[in-house]
Amino acid sequence: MSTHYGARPTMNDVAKRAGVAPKTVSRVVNGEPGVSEATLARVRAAIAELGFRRNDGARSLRSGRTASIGLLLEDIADPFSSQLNRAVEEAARSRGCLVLAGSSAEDPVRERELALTFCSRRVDGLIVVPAGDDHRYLLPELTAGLAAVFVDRPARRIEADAVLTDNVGGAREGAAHLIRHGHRRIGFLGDLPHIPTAAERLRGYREAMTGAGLPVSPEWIVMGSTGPAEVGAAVERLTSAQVGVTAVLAGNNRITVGVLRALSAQDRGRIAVVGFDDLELADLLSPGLTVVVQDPEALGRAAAELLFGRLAGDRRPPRELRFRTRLVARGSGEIRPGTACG
Amino acid sequence: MSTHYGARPTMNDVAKRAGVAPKTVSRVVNGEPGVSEATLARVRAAIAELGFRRNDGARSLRSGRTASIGLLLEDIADPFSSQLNRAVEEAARSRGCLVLAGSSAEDPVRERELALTFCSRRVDGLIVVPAGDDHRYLLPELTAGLAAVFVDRPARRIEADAVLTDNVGGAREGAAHLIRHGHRRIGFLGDLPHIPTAAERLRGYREAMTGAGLPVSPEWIVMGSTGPAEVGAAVERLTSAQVGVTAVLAGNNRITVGVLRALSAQDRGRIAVVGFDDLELADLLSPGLTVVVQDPEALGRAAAELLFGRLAGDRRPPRELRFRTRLVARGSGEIRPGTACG
DNA sequence: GCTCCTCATGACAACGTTGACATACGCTGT
DNA sequence: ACAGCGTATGTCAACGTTGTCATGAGGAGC
Repeated sequence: MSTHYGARPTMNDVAKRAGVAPKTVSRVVNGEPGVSEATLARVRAAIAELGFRRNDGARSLRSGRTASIGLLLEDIADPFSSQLNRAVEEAARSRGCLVLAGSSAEDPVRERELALTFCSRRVDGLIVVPAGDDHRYLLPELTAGLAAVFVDRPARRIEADAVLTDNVGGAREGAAHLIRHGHRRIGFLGDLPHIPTAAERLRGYREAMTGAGLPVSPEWIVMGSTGPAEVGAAVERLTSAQVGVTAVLAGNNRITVGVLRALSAQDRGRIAVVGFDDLELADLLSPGLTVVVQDPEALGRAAAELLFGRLAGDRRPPRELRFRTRLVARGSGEIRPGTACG
Repeated sequence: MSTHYGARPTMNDVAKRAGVAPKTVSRVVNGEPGVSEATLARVRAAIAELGFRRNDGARSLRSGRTASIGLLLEDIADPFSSQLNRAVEEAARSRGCLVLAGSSAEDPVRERELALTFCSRRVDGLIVVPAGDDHRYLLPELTAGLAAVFVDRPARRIEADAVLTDNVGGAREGAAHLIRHGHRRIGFLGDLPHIPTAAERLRGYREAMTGAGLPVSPEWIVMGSTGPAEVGAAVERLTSAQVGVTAVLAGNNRITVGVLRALSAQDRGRIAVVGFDDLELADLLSPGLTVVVQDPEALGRAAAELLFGRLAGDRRPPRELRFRTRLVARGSGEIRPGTACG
């Protein structure tokens, strides 16, 4: 194998061993034509004997392409993020490209750090689920040729491609579903209001209500932290006799789980629920959980397509793709106000 | 900003602009001491004006360290993998290290390709949830100084650190729980038998049965594909009057979901279930799902600790860490045979 | 006024690879 | 026999950074 611990053989070592020039080794390693069978065999043998492996760092220093893209997520472990991640990975893989993924943890500072770290690694492109509200820090990189696509939320203060979910429409549909089933006092539980998707979903909820000629009490709306304790307290208040909502639209995954936990702790079954984002097992609950689903894989695929298009030379003006949501009715949204239910 | 499209400024450009040598720019960029206040300011200004960003590829070519590790998972989007991923990411982040993650999709060929791709990128270390059963392809890399830690399943045919779950003990405990609640005819549904974890869990099940003096009929054991259709069919058979198991131990996450779906489609509630791996919402089902949980975050953290220890120079012989499981009783495992239940 | 030392800075080469270009060989056609 | 060509191979420099060593200016100590 190699000479001694920690010493990796280089093309030079292989070249000496095979009695050829380094350039010839390069040709063999990269499958370039114009190498005779005999030389090919000798070089291959030398490569195997030494355990040589091309140093891609040096390669991309010379060639200017790293064949890697950066993926900036909210939280890698979150189902939305990880499904997106997989779709992007798959698209990248089919193009011989590697994905560097990282979590911003919803922290703009961390988002920026991570994005710039990726830039230092000279990723060819960046796919970002943004946490911050100012992406001008990317301007020098974009000028230098970086391609960037934003997902789930648009870029702020710069122009860039974006792949989004129709949050307004989705929330409108979710609320409309509850209204259709006889509810007039519907609560909305959303994420922090400065998050664009949260604001859009709130808007969809309002549109559905006013569109149906229903009033909206400020008491019915709680925007804030999505921790279990906070959501539990909010549910408690919304369903109290004082406020008295008969249905709840939950603005995202974590909130939905919080709502279900809180309701199951009390006399669940009287309150109708529609959640935003699907949950594994949602169909096995009783009643099944009615949800408005987005399609993270489609978002990821689309973002990757867009990005690789840019990398292939697409110079058209930035585009904004918007994906529709789908309502999946499973029972929890069909509970009628005042109906008792097992 | 930069001169023209696609041209990234280098340390040389910054140096010229600031009227210093490249090495001085390097010192500034890396926060090395021995630069006067005046020069520091001039260099910083030049960096800002040009939008300079250090090229980490060139840096690691020179220094020999990439400050990145590779993480090879079964499927990035799977909860087990993505939780592991996050724990590893966190550990890496705190050490200024980046994570390259990829999915093998349980395919040994793909595992090998991806692992070797990571090696070409000269990752400092590798954390692998192995799919294949021969890891000798890593030998040249290990000789050359690569650090590797295996997770969930041990390395095969090479000696390497491993961080594992006590699968035998976990399955034993799960089965014992069912036995304790009066079951004598207990089915086991597991993954493909050549997967080490699947085999270990089967062994745990057998140990619990024989330990309790109970016979095990081959009909009660189904090892195979974890697709919903296959699992559904298996459940159908196990619970038929012919075979007549009164309880099922599900060998992993996907199987548990399949089992629950199949049971809810028939007269659910009569069959007791214990699952391996937790599921979000498991506590909201009725009855709540009793599970044997592993701790993917702990595995990830431990693997990262071990790896960074190696990178820091730990030369002790390979270690094998084994993590205990925990039984979380929520109701589905407490159903007694022959008991009707709402 | 001299040595000696510190501190700021610079010169240079090397990391491993590849693109551009050069060379050497054998062959074809006349 | 010689121009002309194609094929196999080699030479060289450059990608952007940093480790090693050298240099020069200024200050302290005698």
